[in-house]
Amino acid sequence: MLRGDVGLELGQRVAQALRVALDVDITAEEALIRPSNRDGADYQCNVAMSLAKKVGRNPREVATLIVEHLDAADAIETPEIAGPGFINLKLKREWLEAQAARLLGDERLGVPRTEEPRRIAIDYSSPNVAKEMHVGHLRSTIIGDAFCRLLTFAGHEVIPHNHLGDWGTPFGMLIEHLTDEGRGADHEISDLNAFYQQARQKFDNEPGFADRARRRVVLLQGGDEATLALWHELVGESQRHFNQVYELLEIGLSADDNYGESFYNPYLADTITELQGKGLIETSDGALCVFPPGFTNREGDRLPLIVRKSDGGYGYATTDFATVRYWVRDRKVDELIYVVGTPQSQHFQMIFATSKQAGWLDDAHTAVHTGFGTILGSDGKTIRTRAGGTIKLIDLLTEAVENSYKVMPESSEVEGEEKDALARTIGLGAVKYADLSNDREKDYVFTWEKMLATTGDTSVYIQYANARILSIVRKVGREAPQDAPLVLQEQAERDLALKLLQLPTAIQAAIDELAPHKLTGYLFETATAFSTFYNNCPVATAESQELQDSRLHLLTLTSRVLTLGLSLLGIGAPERL
RNA sequence: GCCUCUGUAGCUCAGUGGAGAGAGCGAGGGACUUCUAAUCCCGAGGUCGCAGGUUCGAAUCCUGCCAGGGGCGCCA
Repeated sequence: MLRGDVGLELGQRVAQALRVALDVDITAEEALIRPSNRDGADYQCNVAMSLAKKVGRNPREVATLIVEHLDAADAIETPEIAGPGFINLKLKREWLEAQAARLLGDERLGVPRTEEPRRIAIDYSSPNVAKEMHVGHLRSTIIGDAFCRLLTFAGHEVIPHNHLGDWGTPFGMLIEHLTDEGRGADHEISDLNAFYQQARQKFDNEPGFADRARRRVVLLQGGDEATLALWHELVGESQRHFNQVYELLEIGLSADDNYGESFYNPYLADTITELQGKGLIETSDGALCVFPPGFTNREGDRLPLIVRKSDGGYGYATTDFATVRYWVRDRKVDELIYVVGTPQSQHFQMIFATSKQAGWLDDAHTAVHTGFGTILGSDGKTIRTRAGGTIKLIDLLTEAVENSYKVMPESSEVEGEEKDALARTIGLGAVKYADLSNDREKDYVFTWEKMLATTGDTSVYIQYANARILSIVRKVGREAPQDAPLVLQEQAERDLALKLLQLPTAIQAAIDELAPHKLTGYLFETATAFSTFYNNCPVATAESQELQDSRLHLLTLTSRVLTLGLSLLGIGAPERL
């Protein structure tokens, strides 16, 4: 028996039936097994209709042949053919019981490790030095973190890294401002946004400052020691701020994972030389450009990426090329994942297209831009720094924690110091869940209400289900013997067991599509199935020891599924609420 | 102008070419002496932006249109 999902198993059985009956070769996925919520069906098979034309038979005939040749009497009741050729599949109770029981002894709850482990670099979070992280940074940070956890669990080697905005023209301005304020004036950059705005103000208004700032950039890029020392002050102060956010969010990024723009600076000239050597660079209006194939502008002109500006400076495209080159060539990664907003979509397509021409990317070395939608203000427009609508990330997180104190009910079992840790787990979980449960690629409207929600389709609902499970187990005061059989008598028990067996599919979908919301949806459904079970199937007062054992097993499995699922999203699952 | 994404219940969103389109929130009705009510149960609520097309079958694929967001040469 394979590890993995029930649906996949059924697909293999159907594929085998087709091989025997019609000499047709299809994969388990192509058998089109789908979960069904119709009465009397757990799954449905839709392959008969799609296959009918290819084999020159009518769909019901194909369905009949499949059913006749299906070797699955151990697993399913006699299949029923319905409508144009749907095959309804209902799992046998005994088989379902056996499948679910197998999970008890399986650390990975049926989730297989990948057969093709890859070395994957993930670029996420990417805040800017000397700017406070705002709510817009939330998505990259927690989506990237979820990818790291999911891919690591799947068995890949994951290298997280943080592409800090820590270099370039703004730093001349910032360093010059720091000089004016006097070195060691740390308190001035403790409020990073204010410091940035002051510098900007001077740049725009104070005579001579802009020129000094430009000269300072040259000094910085030239490696002037005094300038670098000031730059390090800015980076250090910013790092303390980033760390504060990452620690609160339990994000596994530290200064060791910084591969910011400054890191790639020494590679830029070389990168351009290599592009030139491959004949990919043209001079246009005094700037060095590459023209990736297939990208045109208005009037059909080719679309450029500027790798060296007419003033000799480098742009971010150059850094992005150096990044691809570094990770693929020096760090030998198989795959690069960029967790950067969708507005950068075309930019990355162009970077990747040229990287293929340059030979940095190929079939064995891939790069993917996993874009995410913009967080919008209530006016439906991007939250922008200068619109005054920006919400500091640390404020959001602080408010989320405070909010969870407020909504803790009197029935909570938790008091004292444990309550503080709990408030963090709940509040920050709610923020992460609110974001991760949206389709990654779509924009969404930010509201405090939704971010802090603790009822309905939220992480708290799932955490609460888990806490209730563990509360029952504590109340019963014993564990079921490992070999005690599962008995799926009630509908609620059956539904719950079936859900538990679908964890591998949910995780696989989340990984294949790099779509964490596939997993949040599954976890919510599982928690819902548990809630129904909770209302219908008493455990502490179960009629017999045998029934209690079986239900204890179901509880344990459910708790393990919920805890694992949440952990892969970076959300905690407290033992009591 | 070109490219790109989006349009599904009052609101926020799921939805893998498959059978009366699903959740949550909100509004309505009901269930606490509890295995923790941060919960559950019941009902209401839809021309899936519009019009064609492909298909046995379309919210899903294709074309056009409408509306909105984003991107489009020296910021990153």
